[in-house]
Amino acid sequence: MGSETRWLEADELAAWKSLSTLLFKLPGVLDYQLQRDSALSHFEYLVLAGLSESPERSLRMSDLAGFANGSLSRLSHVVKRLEQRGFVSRRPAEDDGRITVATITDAGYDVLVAAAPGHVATVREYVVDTLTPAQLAELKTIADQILAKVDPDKAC
Amino acid sequence: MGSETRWLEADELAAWKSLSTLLFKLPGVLDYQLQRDSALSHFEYLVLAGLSESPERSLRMSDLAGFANGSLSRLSHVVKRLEQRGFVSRRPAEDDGRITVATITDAGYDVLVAAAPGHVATVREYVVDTLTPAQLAELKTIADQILAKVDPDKAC
DNA sequence: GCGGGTGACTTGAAGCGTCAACTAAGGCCG
DNA sequence: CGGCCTTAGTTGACGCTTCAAGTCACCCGC
Repeated sequence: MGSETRWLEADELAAWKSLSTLLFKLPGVLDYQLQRDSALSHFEYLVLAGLSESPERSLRMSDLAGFANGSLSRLSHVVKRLEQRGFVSRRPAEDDGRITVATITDAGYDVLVAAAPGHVATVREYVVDTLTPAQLAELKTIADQILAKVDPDKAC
Repeated sequence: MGSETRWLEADELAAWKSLSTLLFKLPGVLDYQLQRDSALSHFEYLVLAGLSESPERSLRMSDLAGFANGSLSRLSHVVKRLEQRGFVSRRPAEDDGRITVATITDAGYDVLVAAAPGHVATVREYVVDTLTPAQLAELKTIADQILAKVDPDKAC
């Protein structure tokens, strides 16, 4: 198809490999810590965190899915499991029966509060405190540039 | 539990959120393109690529797992499926019966060669060509620093 | 040269994510 | 107000990853 492939130069390849490895390993580390210390996946943590920061500690499913960077389907499964564990409750919105509003329960809030310090410490240990403030700022710029390509709509 | 939690500052949090979102979304984009155009997952692609670059187009399972950043168990399942599809073959090493050597077949090599341009183009589109050379270099430095924390052994 | 330990995988079961239906409520338009 | 499209969410099946257990092969000491 069309033009010749522009293969990666040595330095481009090296950078890509480093990023690629990071993409594989970092999620694993974060999940591992949360799972071990709080029996939560990173995604479940984000769901609980999202709810806890919202007014009424509630959010409609679609908004929560966006916040946690997951599909609606994935969220639906996860919320069902969290509900079975007693961490979240669900009910239809009064004004629109199609909408489901999820709310974090007191038990869920307790779990989140217990999990947060360890999670933040892990993020600090592996990412934030490993980099200089300038590097962290640059990382944000870089990540945002890539994300703008990945999903152009949601760009700020 | 010792000291007070050091929560993230606003700018630290913003940077972390950007990275976190990147961690969620980039793998999806890469997997999607490979799956759609070549019926391969990113991991399967890495496995084939690793084999194709090695002497005799072969590698022992452990080394291949390291190359592709996956567990031995995961690799074993994936190689079994690739073998069923005719892209890879396996045999025990002559000098040590515990070791399994995987080899990419001609059919597998063809698939890889067909998949490579599209994959490289995707990597360029979303990452390499989105950043300046300086940013790319900085990204490599940053990723390597984090990786050094994540798994200190494998550091260069 | 044989029993116990270690190394290198392989396997099976369990859990999670994705995709493609499916359900059900709202809105619209004649 | 009755059909039809759209929106929001749920569900089930399938595939993949993980984790724990299992299988051989090699090695070491006695």
